[in-house]
Amino acid sequence: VSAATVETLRIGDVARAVGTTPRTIRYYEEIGLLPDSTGRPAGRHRCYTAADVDRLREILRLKELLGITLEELRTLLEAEEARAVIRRELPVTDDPGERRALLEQALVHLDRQLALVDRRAAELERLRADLDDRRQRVLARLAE
Amino acid sequence: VSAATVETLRIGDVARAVGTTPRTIRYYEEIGLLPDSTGRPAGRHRCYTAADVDRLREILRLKELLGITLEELRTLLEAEEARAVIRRELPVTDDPGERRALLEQALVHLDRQLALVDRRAAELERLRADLDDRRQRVLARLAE
DNA sequence: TTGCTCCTCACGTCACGTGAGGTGGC
DNA sequence: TTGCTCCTCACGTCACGTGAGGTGGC
Repeated sequence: VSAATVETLRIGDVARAVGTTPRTIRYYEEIGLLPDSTGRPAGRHRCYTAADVDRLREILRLKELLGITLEELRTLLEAEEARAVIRRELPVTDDPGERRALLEQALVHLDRQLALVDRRAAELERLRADLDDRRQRVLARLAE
Repeated sequence: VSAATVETLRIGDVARAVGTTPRTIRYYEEIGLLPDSTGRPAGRHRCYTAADVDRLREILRLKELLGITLEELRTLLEAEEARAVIRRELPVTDDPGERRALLEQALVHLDRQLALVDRRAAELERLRADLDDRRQRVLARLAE
């Protein structure tokens, strides 16, 4: 193992790291939510990088907390993918107009995700308030 | 329609009121999550009360926002069911010891639900913070 | 009577879970 | 070489969606 070897992970390592199963990762690849690991011969092991782990963790977090379908998630992630492209292209782009356009697009995508998070948070708060309300009433009756 | 007639709703009315489908309501009845509408002859229409609507709305809210399986939800709802029993029995119970026991049980159930809500809310907040953080960075680069 | 909603099968779908049988890499 | 994890089908499951064909109630 030379020092130049890229640190590569196997599917089980990735699954454990993000708290899911190999089957889920393969399924996401199958439906095109995750890239195909291009260049992998059929039957050979998939391999992943630390960046892949981060990306998958993000995907699962959005899915879990927003409760959306994988199809809706795909739409949201095209944005995510676009932001990855932006990060790759920004350093090599000197045209200030183009830089600005890329960054503003990134802002739009982030704001879309934040809007969904805000709605969820508001619904959760209402639920918490209702439960707290009932709790107070039970406490009041206990105090009698 | 006499004034004494109990206001009764059909499955489509209930579905529309809570934002779901008749199929979902039938499925929940099928797996025992909702009571069987005992006494309904096969083939006859199901009918519901305003209380049924409230209960279903609560069920769907917990499922949606907590992202749990119907099996886990059933466990949580046995508590809910127990609380319904408590509300029915409390008025007819004079024994102060029994009253206290029933109310304390209600508290335990509410606290269990609140704990789940709190965990979810914390996770959502972390997600929001991460997204906000990225947003700030994009804004900073735009300001250059 | 005409519409509309309801009923009960029953098969389809989404997002995976779970073996079955076989190959790959430390 | 021995284990372990990986691979690819492929069928099972959970939580419903979606007709198919028929009956019920304002």
